[in-house]
This record gives sequence, C-alpha cells and structure tokens, in this order.
Amino acid sequence: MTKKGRVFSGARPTGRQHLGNYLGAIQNYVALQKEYDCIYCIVDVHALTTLETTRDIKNNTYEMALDWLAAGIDPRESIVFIQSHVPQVMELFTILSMVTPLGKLTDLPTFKEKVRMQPNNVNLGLVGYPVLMTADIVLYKADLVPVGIDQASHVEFARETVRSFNFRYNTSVLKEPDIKLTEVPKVIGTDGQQKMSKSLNNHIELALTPEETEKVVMTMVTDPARKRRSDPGNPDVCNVFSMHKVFSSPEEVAMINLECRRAGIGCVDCKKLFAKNLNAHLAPFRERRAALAQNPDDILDVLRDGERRARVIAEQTMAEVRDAIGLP
RNA sequence: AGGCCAGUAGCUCAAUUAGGCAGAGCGCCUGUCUCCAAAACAGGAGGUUGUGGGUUCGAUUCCUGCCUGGCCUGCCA
Repeated sequence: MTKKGRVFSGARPTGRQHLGNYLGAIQNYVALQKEYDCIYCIVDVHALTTLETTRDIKNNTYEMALDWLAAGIDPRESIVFIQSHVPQVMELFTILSMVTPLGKLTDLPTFKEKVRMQPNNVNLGLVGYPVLMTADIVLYKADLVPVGIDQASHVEFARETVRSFNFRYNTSVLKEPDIKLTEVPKVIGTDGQQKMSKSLNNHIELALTPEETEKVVMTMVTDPARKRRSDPGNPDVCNVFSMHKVFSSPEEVAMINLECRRAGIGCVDCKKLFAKNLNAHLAPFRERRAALAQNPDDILDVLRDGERRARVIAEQTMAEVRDAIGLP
C-alpha cells in the first residue's frame, strides 16, 4: 500500500481531550491516515517551555494517548510516540539553532504572545520553540504538516530554516515540508466567548459520562438577549446552535433554527437535544476508551513501538545530517 | 562573581512607615432569580506571606543562609 506521502503532527500532552481538540485536530488526524503515512507525536519537551510543574505530564501523556487511540488513530497505520523518547530531535534542534537568526524568532507573533503570558519565564527554549518544531518535522522527513492558519507561519519558518541549512552546508538532506492548511473549525467554549480550552475551564471533555456531559452542556452560555422562554432567540449568536450544526442532523438543525427564532423551543430542550446527540456520537469512542483503559500496559506498548519505528527514521536522518555538515 | 530591587489567594495587588488576628478587586464554587445560560443580588471556598534558620511574649514586617526573576557592573568562552 503506497500512500501519498508522510504527514507529521505534534500536540502537547494536555491530558484528557475535549471537543475543541476533537474537532480541531483529532478527527483530522484520523482522516489523514487513509491517504498518508502519519506520524503523531506527543511533544512533551515543547510542554516544558511553558509548564511550571511537570507533576501531571506523565498522566496527561497517557490520557491523551488513550483518547487518540480510542478516537481512531490506528497504531498499525500510524506512528504514535512521545517526543522525548527519540532524543535525536534535541541534537537536530541544536544544529538548526546555529542557522537561525535570533531576530526572526523574537519577531514571531506567537513568541510575543507568550512573553505577554509569562513575562517571568522567558527562557531560551521558549524563544527556540519554532526551531524544535522544525527539528520534529524534518527529523522524520515529513512531506506535509497539517496546521490551522494560526500555525502556518511556524511551518513557513521551518521551510526557511531548511533552506538556510541546505544552502549553508550545500546539501539537500533536509526535506522542505509543505503546509497542509486544514480547515480548523473555531470551537467556542461553554462560556460562549472564547476558544474552548482546558486552561480557561470552558471545555467539554470527550471522556465524560453522559450524565456529566448533560450537566456541563446545561451551563453553556446562550443568547443573552433571550431572557424568558417566550422571547425569540437568535441562533446565530448562540454557541449551542453552533454545536448542533456539528452533532445534530440537518433536519434537527433546521428545526432549531426555525423554532428558536419564534420561541417554539426553549434553551433547555435545545441543550438536552444537543447533549443527547453528542452522547450518541461519542458512545462508540467512550466504549473503546473504556476497553483500552482496562490494559494501560497496551497503551505504553503502542508508544514504545512508535518510538522504535520513529528512531529508525531519526537515526537515518541524523547520519545524513552529520555527514552533510562534515562533523568528524 | 559583585551591587541594587522584587517574590503575599488562580490573577492584579494592599497590609511593612514604628513588629500586634493577612485583606481587596477580578476569577472560581454554591444559592436566589431565570425554560437554561447570561446579568443582578446573596453567600462560600481558596494562604506554611518563595524557602531554611535567627531575634522576639509575638515576624508578611527586623537579621541571616539559600532559591527564583528583573536591572546594573565585572570576568570567562
């Protein structure tokens, strides 16, 4: 079976995944497996640039891997592994950092944003974040990197870095990755305002029980203008309706779109229907997750097998890199 | 390496003048109200005051070792 090329993507170990992760990344990961050889990496070293404590990093890694596998990332199709388990990436990071102008890094908007977020912890690793990301991508000779528009500049940075390296050492060992711009739906959190994220505590975890799911869904912010049951609502400004568009049938979406506007359906019924549809959608996932969780060692085996396969590629690349540079 | 400044609730900061029960705003949780949510109101939780010693009847406050961060000076690569 020949596929169209190799995809690499990494995600920080954030623990149990939520609807934002699911719609924004995981579903895409699963779909890409059909057409591409995929490498999915849990980037624990990247996490160190912003983490104040590493207390939960092991468990978060495990929980995220569990969600990924339950969601359909297939370790027989794809390589799933932990970044720090293949230390060659650190070596390549160091080498690439020598061809990276500092100003280019500090000019990136994501860096400026991080400095605003954590002015007391502006470390070298944080500045070099895009360089490590580049190392991830090129160490595994990725052809394609699926990203949302906000991450596109980082892949563009990787391409430039590859060109710098290849030019500097008059070689072509490093592969310039193509950007695969993916349509990332903007998933708004339960507050109805900001992007869904664990740190904002406005998320809906995939692994909740149906009862817990309904409880969280009931707290979702709706159209603030609809104060009474008899008031007509505006689905266009209601995040519950956005969710319906993803998890409910076209008929149900049309019905809510009509009935909400003429106060034919209340928010409670609307939310209950969403919770029901979401629970139905996630039921197979939750079943698989529960089954996988029975044998934690199997998850670790998957990650070890991924490491083994990733190492083969990494070692090959590094041999070529050292040779191209002319290291003794 | 030396000098100076800072570290207090999840966040932003008070309280240190002259040692005397560690507080506010925002956020979070609960309740009232709402079809739900929001808003409003009421209530609640949250702290080894960076950390180890010392002085004292009593230390967030004074002395001191260390840790972390920032600014300045110097030294090495």
